[in-house]
Amino acid sequence: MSDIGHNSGEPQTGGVAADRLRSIVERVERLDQERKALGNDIKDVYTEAKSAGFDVPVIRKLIQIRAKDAAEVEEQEQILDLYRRALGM
Amino acid sequence: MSDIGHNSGEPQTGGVAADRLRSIVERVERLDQERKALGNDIKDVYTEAKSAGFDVPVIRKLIQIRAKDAAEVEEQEQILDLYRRALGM
Amino acid sequence: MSDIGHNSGEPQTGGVAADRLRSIVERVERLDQERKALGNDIKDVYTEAKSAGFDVPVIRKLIQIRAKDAAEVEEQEQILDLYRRALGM
Amino acid sequence: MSDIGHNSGEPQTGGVAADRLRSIVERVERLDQERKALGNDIKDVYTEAKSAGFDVPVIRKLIQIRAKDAAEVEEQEQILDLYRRALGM
DNA sequence: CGGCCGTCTAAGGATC
DNA sequence: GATCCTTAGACGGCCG
Repeated sequence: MSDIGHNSGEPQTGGVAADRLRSIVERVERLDQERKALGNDIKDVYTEAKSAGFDVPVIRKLIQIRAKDAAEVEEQEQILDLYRRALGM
Repeated sequence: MSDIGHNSGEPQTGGVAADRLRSIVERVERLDQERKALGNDIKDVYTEAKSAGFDVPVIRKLIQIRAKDAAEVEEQEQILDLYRRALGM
Repeated sequence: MSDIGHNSGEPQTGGVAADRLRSIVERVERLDQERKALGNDIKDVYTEAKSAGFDVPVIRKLIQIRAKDAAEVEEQEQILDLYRRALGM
Repeated sequence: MSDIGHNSGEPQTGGVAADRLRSIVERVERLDQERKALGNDIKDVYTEAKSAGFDVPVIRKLIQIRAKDAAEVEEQEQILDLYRRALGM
């Protein structure tokens, strides 16, 4: 038998599992809307940059490099932390 | 001569174009952080869904289909418009 | 050390890796030429269609829709398969 | 009245215009299939290149540069031809 | 870690 | 003929 979710004894229609599913779907859709909105905001900033005469792909590359650098700094700190714990500090 | 942005007469370092560029980069990075945070929130919801015994890929597909249906209504209207123009209406 | 391809011990110039690279580039360029030629052939057909009095954008849309319909049949089968697996069938 | 193609006096169904349209659609679809097949072939070559340890985006860039150079050579020859005709040669 | 999805770039078409 | 825009292909990130 294939029930929805874990509540094996619950009715499949109008039950708590259905409510739970609805909640999940709605929350994801809501979050995804906000996420898309931020994507549009970013696009707007790039449009503004282009209007100001900047080279947008170059700026994208620049931000990408900055993000990578930040990630590597993070990685270095994690390694440092590993060493510190290895040394009991 | 390769200047930054439109301000051809401005100094390349410390000028207004550099400030403008800095503003653009910082705004994009800020928005992108928020965007990534929302991505994590969505991931959390799916993790919760999985814990509740739901089939996550199926839920993803469900949400995808709901979004696509909305998009196709738009598309149909565009096609209808194309045909109307082809027929001189 | 930055070598070409996997052949860490090979000389960088005149080695087998260079030959391999040359082969790849030439094959891609050859295939791309044929691809561009087909694009021109398609363009010719549309030119003929226009000469015959047909509405080319509408024909393009028609072909696009036919392709999309075929793709959606595939997609539906994939979704069905997903659901079947989700239900353990 | 909106007829298909130029043959204003022909019947709209089963007429020569419908046959002509069908011919056009089928030829375009056929050519497009071959075009897509070549795209897949190219993709296969790149997959092979990747397996051999090459950096695929770099190879793409390389081919792009070569294509541009070829185009410029072509352009130079056209200009040369223009000059030759201008000089009656 | 290999494939898949969404996003970004770039090529091609429609429009003026 | 040039420009803008839309769409197909390539790249990066995410899931399985």
